[in-house]
Amino acid sequence: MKQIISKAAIERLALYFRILKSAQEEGVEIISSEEIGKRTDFTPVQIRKDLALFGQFGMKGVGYFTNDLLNKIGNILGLNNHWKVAIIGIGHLGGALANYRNFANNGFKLTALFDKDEKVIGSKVHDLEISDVKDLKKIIKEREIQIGVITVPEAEAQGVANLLTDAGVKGIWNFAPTKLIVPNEIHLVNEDLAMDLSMLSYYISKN
Amino acid sequence: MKQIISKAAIERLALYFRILKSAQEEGVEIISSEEIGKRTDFTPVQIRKDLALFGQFGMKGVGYFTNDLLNKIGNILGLNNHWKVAIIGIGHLGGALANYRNFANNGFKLTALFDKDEKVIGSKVHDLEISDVKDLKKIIKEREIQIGVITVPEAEAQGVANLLTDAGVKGIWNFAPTKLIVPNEIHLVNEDLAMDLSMLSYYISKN
DNA sequence: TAGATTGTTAATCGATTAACAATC
DNA sequence: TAGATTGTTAATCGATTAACAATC
Repeated sequence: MKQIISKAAIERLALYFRILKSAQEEGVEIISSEEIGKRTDFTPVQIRKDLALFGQFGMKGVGYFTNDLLNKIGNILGLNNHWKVAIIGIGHLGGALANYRNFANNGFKLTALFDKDEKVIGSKVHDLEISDVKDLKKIIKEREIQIGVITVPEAEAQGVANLLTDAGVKGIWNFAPTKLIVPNEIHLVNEDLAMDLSMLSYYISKN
Repeated sequence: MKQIISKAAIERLALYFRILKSAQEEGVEIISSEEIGKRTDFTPVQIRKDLALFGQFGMKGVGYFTNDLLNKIGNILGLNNHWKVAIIGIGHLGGALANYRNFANNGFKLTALFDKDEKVIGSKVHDLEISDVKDLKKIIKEREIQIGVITVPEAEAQGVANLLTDAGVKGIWNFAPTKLIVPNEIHLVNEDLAMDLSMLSYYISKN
């Protein structure tokens, strides 16, 4: 599609996806924008508008078929693509993410782990061995990994981003609190914990 | 202040804060909106507009004094308040956050850890003992903790949110992928990893 | 058919950008 | 003074909301 879709709309879509999944598990076969609204705290109009950006998925006078809409949104978000993921930096946070069950739940397959510390290289997290970051390019290519997760210290993050770029990943999920510079064709999402905590601090301070 | 400030503006403020801190460390004494813009990828006008929401912090023809602006933004964001923080759920993610050095760096003091698993209760993370979640209310009150971090499984998150509410915290930082219901006076920030990963998936899928 | 609910066009609202006066 | 840069008012742009026609 040519039209530019706002980041906010995509975020909402990801939330619709989540609640549709739980609705599906509850056995809800047909769902209205009103009901999606109740479960997500968005207005029904906003939901219909968001969906309309990508096509007509509902039935007038009826609502949306849960299975169908879930599948359509999954396709839009690319969650049916089984992306292969590598984590670089198996410290506390990287290790926690390696154990994160929601990767698999949402169509992501953890396929490689990297560290530079000889003490951890060779050990395993759930049957997946931690490799030497020196072999990053080779392994990323061999295993056709498309997403790199950066959980190394701030000072090393740009270097790892460069390695990942060189290895040909399509996207980077960055947990280091720093602005990474990557080529335009590589998509970067920053998970900025310090920023979100600052926001909480702001809201608490106000009253 | 009475005016409602957009969430986006506060997020940018948190980023200005970060780059001002590194500018300060580099010994930059005076900084222009142009330079802040280069370091954050926002336009100079936007930066001046954001700052203008809270007052006049600069000097015409000169720029901003780094120390002064850093301090002012810190005050706005409440980062000079030394918030006391508790983490509930010391699994992989909670444990990683307990080791997260940026808490201290940004004016947050980790003051209590809770879990319900007897196997971990009593053990320590950096001199801080893990307490039984049964004692949550008592300890939160005793230690005057204002922020609770929820890193328990999804199914238990609402229960913990209720406990925290009852104990009188002012803010909740939620890592469970679920919509929590809390009273209006309690500020909630969701750290939605699955959502952000979905966004990355969307951007990769597009090309 | 009547009721319900989607999808879309038009109106409103809010945020960003442009222009520029103020002033160091 | 001339050059630089802030702070603010006005213009533009984009996103949300309201209204309603379409139709199951």
